[in-house]
Amino acid sequence: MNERSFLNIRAFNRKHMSIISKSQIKRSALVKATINLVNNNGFHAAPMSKIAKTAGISPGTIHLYFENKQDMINQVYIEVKAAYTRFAFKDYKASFSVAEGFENIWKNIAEFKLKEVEEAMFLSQCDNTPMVDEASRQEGLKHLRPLLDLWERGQKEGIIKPVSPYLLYAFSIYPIAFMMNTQQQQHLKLTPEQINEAYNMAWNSIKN
Amino acid sequence: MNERSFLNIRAFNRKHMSIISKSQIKRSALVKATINLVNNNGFHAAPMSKIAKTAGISPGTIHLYFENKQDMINQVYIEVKAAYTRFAFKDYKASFSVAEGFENIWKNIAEFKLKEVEEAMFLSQCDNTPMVDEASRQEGLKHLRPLLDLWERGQKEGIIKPVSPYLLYAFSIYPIAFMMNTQQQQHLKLTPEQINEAYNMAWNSIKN
DNA sequence: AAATAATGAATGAACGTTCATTTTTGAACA
DNA sequence: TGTTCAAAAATGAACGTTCATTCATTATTT
Repeated sequence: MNERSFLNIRAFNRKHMSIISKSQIKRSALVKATINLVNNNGFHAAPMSKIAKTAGISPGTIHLYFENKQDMINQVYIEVKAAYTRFAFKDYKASFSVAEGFENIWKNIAEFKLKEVEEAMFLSQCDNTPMVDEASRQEGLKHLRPLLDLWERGQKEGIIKPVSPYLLYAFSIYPIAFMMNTQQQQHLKLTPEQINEAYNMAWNSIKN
Repeated sequence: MNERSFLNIRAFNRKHMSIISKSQIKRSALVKATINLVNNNGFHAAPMSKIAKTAGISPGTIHLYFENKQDMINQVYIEVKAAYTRFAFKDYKASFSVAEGFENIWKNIAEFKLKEVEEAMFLSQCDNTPMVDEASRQEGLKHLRPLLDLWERGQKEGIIKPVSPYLLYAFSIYPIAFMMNTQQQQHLKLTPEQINEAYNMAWNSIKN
């Protein structure tokens, strides 16, 4: 075991103890503070001292939860990405038709990106900069499988355009991030009608 | 005049002298180095000293061209954004039909994003972080007018979906940035056929 | 009272910026 | 063409600040 083994024990406890420990509270306060400060000032202007202060924690304490700043960013990224994909596939059933399944997933993602703005903005920043390392980026990508499988099925059924999944993602899912950005910068809130219009645009771009 | 007036004189010379001055060479070396280092390491890991070294220039010299690091980033952003929009509208004529005009602009933007990868990646990073200040962001947005006008015309003609221009942008232009990202990360090059498929997806999402 | 968690002042490295000094430039003159 | 010299440009060591990280000490929990 390496010098981080005690952290793993803590992680073990977090997973298998049903009580919410104090350390869990502090950790999630740190995660929240990190997301908040990185969103508002960028990674380069989110010093550990400020993150600690925002979380109501001493600077030194951060290093009980994370090895260093880079490790913290990586872990936060992976956690938020996991929450994002979990949300994306909630209520999803493999028995859905391709069209049903896609609408379900798309609207979940839209709901996440337009409502959990803090998390979504953080992800957008991480995905467009060298902030997080390649390994964490790969890790974050894992949980998207069900969507890729759905598209593959759709292509076999002749419902979905026979193009690279990257293109499908680029034209149907990725635009939601832009919608979130403008909604945030323009201080407006998209109406359900607008979201439905957006969904139709997404579907029109990938349907055969 | 403020303490930067001598810079303005330099800027005047740059604009009105046909010779390429040495200072112009150094400035553009700085701009190139900035783009390169920010792309590879992010803003927070692109120190002035490294930028200077990459540009073959002494650290102190940077401040003859830019007030400070923030000013440098802002200026580089505005310049690259201007180059981007200039490229986007090359060969564009107001006499084009809406469909012709859109295809022209879309393919220009795709060409820029997929070939001038360094510049495009830099823009993508700036557009998704608080790296550049709000004023510079607004400045960079100015030159997109012709596309918005085209869409408005298309909507009057009933060719383009009657939705917010932000949605039109999100689903037709923004995806190109994702295409660039994956092309870069996957070390592959999109074929002309794939680009055409992508264009069709863009058009399908915004056409009525 | 032993074990665990948290503290925060201290440390050293790294950064952006400054400015006294050196180098380069180019117009004027021989 | 070659020389001079004041102005302009460039240099890079030095400065003050900020940052991530450490660890001896204190507080809390069990």
